Amino acid sequence: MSALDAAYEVLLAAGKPLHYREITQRMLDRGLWTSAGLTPWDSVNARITVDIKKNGDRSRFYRAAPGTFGCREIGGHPPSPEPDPEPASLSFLDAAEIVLEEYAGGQPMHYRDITRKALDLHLITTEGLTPESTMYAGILTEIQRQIKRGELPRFEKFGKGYVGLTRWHERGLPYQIEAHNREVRERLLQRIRTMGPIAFEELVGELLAKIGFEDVAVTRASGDGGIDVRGTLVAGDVIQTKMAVQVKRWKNNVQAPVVQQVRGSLGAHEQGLIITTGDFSAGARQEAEQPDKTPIALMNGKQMVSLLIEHDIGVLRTNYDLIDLEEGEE
DNA sequence: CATGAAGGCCAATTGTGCCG
DNA sequence: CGGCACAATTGGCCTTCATG
Repeated sequence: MSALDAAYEVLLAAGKPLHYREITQRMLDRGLWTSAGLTPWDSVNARITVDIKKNGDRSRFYRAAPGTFGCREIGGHPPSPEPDPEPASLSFLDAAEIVLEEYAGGQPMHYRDITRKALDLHLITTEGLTPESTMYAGILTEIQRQIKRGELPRFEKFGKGYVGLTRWHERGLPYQIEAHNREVRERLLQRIRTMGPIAFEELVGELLAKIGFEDVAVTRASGDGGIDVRGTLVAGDVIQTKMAVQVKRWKNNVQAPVVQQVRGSLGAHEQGLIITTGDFSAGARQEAEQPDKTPIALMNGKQMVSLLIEHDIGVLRTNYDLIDLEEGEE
């Protein structure tokens, strides 16, 4: 029984409006509904609120007072009061993980077999007509999402509907992909450090544009207190901040004096940003955070590589979402 | 077998009003 | 004010199902 049906039944039986916490309590007491959530009353409140908002006068419910809901009697006969106490049910994906762990013996299983096993073991309950499809769609969706996020998925697709766990083979493909991507990050950083000044400038310009800079103006070489780029950082079309960017293609740490120098070169109402291919010394970080002075934003080589990859600059995404170096750069 | 839209559900976030 | 409790809304994930 859905939460709404259960709530409706409780209200019919009560014959008067009740607060949603009271409704929830009665629903649970009578076993009309169970919740896996931590705050079931919030769920009930949300369900009824949304229903009223969506259906207006046609809703079975109405708001009698803030947080208090009543029901309209429709058709006279109350819904059948058959409580159906259900065992706690795992999510399909958690169930699949358990089945694979316990019963697959390290071999990929077909999703239909996984689903049947999960149902047999009562790990999951469903009212749907095609639990197998649900299971497989869920698994594939999760794999994709994790890959997109650059995380290691739980499940591995073997094709033809067969699915396994990635943890079965810690040296397997996904781990190799991880290692590969890590290595590419290294190499991308290397390439940035060694590429020609012009190519580097373009790369930084592209990156700044992608993360929200507008009106990017590259300051001609030197003589400007070291400021390389001036631009406007736009957030949500509303907030605009003038930024002065100093780029240091250094292998060694950027030291505190550089931070001071940049701060000294800022125009009125300008914020400062220092980008380096290396990193910052502790002193530099401290100087950048000085509470009584204009804060200076710092981006080190690692962060820069992450942003480049995130925005697909200088890298190619292969069909398997391998991150690889772009050819012909430099 | 694979994909995507639609809708349900939950928890987190945001809004509101009250009280000291 | 600002801290608190409660209410309302939102965002993200899950499930289902129709369709390539």
